[in-house]
Amino acid sequence: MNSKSLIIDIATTLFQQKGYIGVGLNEILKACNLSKGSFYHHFPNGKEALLIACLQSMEEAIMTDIEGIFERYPTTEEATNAMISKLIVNFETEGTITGYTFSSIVSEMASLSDPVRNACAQLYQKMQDIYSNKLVEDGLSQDTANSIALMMTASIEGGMMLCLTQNATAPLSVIAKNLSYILKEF
Amino acid sequence: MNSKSLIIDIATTLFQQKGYIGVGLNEILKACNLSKGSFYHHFPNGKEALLIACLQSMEEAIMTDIEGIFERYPTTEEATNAMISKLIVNFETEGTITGYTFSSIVSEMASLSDPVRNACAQLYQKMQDIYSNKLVEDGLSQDTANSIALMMTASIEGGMMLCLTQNATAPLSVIAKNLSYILKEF
DNA sequence: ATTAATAAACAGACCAGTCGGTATGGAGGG
DNA sequence: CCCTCCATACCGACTGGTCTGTTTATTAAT
Repeated sequence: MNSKSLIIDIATTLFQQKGYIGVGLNEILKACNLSKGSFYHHFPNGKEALLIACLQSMEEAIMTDIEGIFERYPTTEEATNAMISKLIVNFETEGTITGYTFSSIVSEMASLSDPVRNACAQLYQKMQDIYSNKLVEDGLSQDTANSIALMMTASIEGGMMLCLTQNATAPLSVIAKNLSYILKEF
Repeated sequence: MNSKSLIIDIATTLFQQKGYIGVGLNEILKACNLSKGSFYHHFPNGKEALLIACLQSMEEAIMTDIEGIFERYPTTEEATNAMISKLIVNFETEGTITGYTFSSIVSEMASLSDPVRNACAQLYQKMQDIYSNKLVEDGLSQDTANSIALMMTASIEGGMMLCLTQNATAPLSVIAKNLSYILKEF
C-alpha cells in the first residue's frame, strides 16, 4: 500500500477513536512509520486536509458496507437489525466504536470548520438516503420514509454515544428493538 | 459570584461548545479574568477536576430544567415536545448547542478517563429516569418505560448531532414528531 | 539526470501545571 | 485600640513538553 493510503487508513481509525484534536500528527506518523516530510509531501494542506480525506474514505467504506447489508435483506427492518448487530459485535471485539460513527469529529469540528461540517453532513445524508430508499421500496411514502430514516440515523448515533458512556452494548440492543417495532408499524 | 463558581460557569459553556481538549486553561482564565494561580488554588487537581465539576453543575441545571418541564405537562408526549421546542429555540438563538448535550465531552473522554465517563453516564441516566418515571405515570410497564426512555435520550442526542452538522433545526423537529407518534401509540 | 518520496532537524506557538511571592481580612492577645 | 499571626485568595513568570508546520538534505526510481 502506498504511503498516502496508509496515512489515511490509520488516521481514520485514530480520528474515530480519539477525535480530531485528540490525535497528533506525530502519533499518526509513528503508527505509519513515516516522517513529517512524507506527510507534508502527500498532504501539503496539513492536518485538516487529511481529516477530509479520511471522511471521504469513511464514506466509501460505510456506503459499501451498508449498501451490502441493505441489498442482502428483503426489508428495512431486517437490514436494520443486521446493521446494528454488526455494530454491537464490532464494539464488543474492538472495545471502541470504529465504524459508522464520527460523532467526536462532528462535535469538535462542526462549529470550527465548514468544509469538515459539510463533509460530515454529506456522510449522514448518504446513510439516511439508503434507509429512505429501502423504506420507499417497502411501500412508504417519500415523506414518511425520510422522516423515519432520520429517526434511524439519530437514534443509532445517540445509541452509540450511550454505549460509549456505559461501556456496554445494551443501549444499541434496545435501539434495535425499538426501531424494529417502529418499522413493523408501517 | 465567587471565583470558583465563575470558573465552573464559564468553563461549562466553553466545554460544551468546543469540547474538553478544544479549550485551553488560558482561554478559560482569560474569559474569567483570573490567573493560573487562582485556578490551581480552587482546583488543585487541575483541568480534569474542573471538567467533573462542570459536569456536576450541568447535571443540576439540566435536572432542574427537565424536571420543571415534566412536572408542568400532564403527559410524557407533551413534555417531550416542550423540551425539544426549548432545545430548538436555544439552538436558534445561541447558534450552537449549549444545553442538554455534552456529546463532544463523551466522545473525547469516554475512552480516556473513567471518572469522566461515569459522570457522563450518570447524567444520561438521570435524564432517562425522569422520562421513564413519567412514562410509568402514563401507565406503561417499567420495562417498556425504560426502553422508550432510552430511545428518547438516544434520538434526541443524535438529533442534536444532525442539527450541528446541518447547521439547522429541522432534524430535531422531525425527532419530536416521531417521538410524539411513538408516545401516542402506548 | 531529473523528479518523486522520504528523513531528520528545527521553529514558533501553545499546552497543562508549578512555584515563589503578594494582598486581604479576620481572630486573638496585649 | 493596636498589633501580630495566619489562612485564604490571588498573581504571573516559568517549566517541560507537545503541537502543527517548515526547511534542508538524502535516497530511490525512472
